[in-house]
Amino acid sequence: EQVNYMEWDDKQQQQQHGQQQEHELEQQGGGFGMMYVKVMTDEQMELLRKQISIYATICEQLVEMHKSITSQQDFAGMRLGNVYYDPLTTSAGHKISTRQRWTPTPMQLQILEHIFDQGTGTPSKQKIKDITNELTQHGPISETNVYNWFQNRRARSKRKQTGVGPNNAESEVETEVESPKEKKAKPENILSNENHALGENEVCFQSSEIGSELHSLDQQHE
Amino acid sequence: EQVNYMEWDDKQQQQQHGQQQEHELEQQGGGFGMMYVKVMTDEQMELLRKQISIYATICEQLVEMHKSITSQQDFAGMRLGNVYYDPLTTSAGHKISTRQRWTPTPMQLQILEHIFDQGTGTPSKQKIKDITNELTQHGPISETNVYNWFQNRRARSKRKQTGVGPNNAESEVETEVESPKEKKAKPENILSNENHALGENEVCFQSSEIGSELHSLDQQHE
DNA sequence: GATTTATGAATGAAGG
DNA sequence: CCTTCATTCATAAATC
Repeated sequence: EQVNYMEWDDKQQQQQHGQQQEHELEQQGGGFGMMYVKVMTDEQMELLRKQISIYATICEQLVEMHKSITSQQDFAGMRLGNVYYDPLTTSAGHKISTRQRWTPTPMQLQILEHIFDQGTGTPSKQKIKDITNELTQHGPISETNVYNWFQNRRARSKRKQTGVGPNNAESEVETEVESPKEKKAKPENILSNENHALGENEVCFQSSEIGSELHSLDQQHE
Repeated sequence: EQVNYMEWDDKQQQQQHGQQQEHELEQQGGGFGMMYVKVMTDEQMELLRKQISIYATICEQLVEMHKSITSQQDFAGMRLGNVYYDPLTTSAGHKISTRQRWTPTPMQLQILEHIFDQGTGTPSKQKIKDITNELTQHGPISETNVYNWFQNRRARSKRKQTGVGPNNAESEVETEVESPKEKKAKPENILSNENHALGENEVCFQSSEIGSELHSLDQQHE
């Protein structure tokens, strides 16, 4: 026999012969008892099985999603990670992609640079407000933008001096043994990622099935 | 070819033998094939990610535990992916670290957010210890990390309302853009938005339910 | 139009 | 607690 275990094949998982007894851990995991010891009640098993089954479904969805994304570039224009706008206007090709991140206008940049050069290393809050207010005349901008700009400007300015030396290849590339074309083309391994989770990949999907699945599961939980 | 799917991070993968389970999600192409190219708000995306991460974590935990009990059961396709103890820095010797600063795992984040939302403003020392202890089960973490996280979380949360927060300027454009900064306001039930994605289904396992479920599983494990 | 670079933004940690 | 710094991520812009 065997203990209850998850069958990852979510279609035919009813193969196991696990008994329905409630022998809660007679022995803890330590002993590697590879026999009839259950670590979970059947109830738990069932729940978890469903959860995982659902997860599998989600994974599949993600895979589908990914395929679609990678095959259709235009879709990528939707800015998966930062969608702030309408769903319409997609269709053919171009969407009035809203600027999802601020980009200083030449004028703004010039002014910012100028202020930066003044040596005013620390733009106070009030200062930021003023600057922002002024720059607003030259385009959309927020205080945060200004704040970030100075932060970044300074940090990078500083790094330039130290990090990049004349003959100092400080590059943090230790994986130099790579095919020139192989690069780091964003390993779209959506389903496996850094933190033993799905990571931060931007993936969107939609499925009422999953929704309801989860929902029912949730209820069952009580 | 097989679809991508979760790769179980594990340190003791060497003992995997046969018993490959590559067939997980292969089939099942059925009714889920269609993916609706969605439109979700940032908040929804963020939540979705978390949700999925939670599933991933659950699965991982399950596998972990299960393997402790039955050493015969190893899930194929395992590859290390844990970022925390990274083994590189071999050849060249450049660039040793890959991660110098703590990054909360999805599970940790979820828990932290949950605690944060409890309104318990300032976690006391003891509270921090407890939290840290709990979170340790989900990845490397220290009390300082927890402390800092709460500090930052609060500061950030507060800054949204006042000064240097985003949209403080009187942007005359884009009025239909909701502030993307409002991210982690409340992990609870954000996905249930009738207009989008998962519909009105309550898809959130966010809270303690799964958490405690996992936790108890862990305890059994030990 | 696929890659690479520059840079806006997010966030963990440190200082005060 | 509040401010600042450092590092990292994502992506608009630039480049080939």
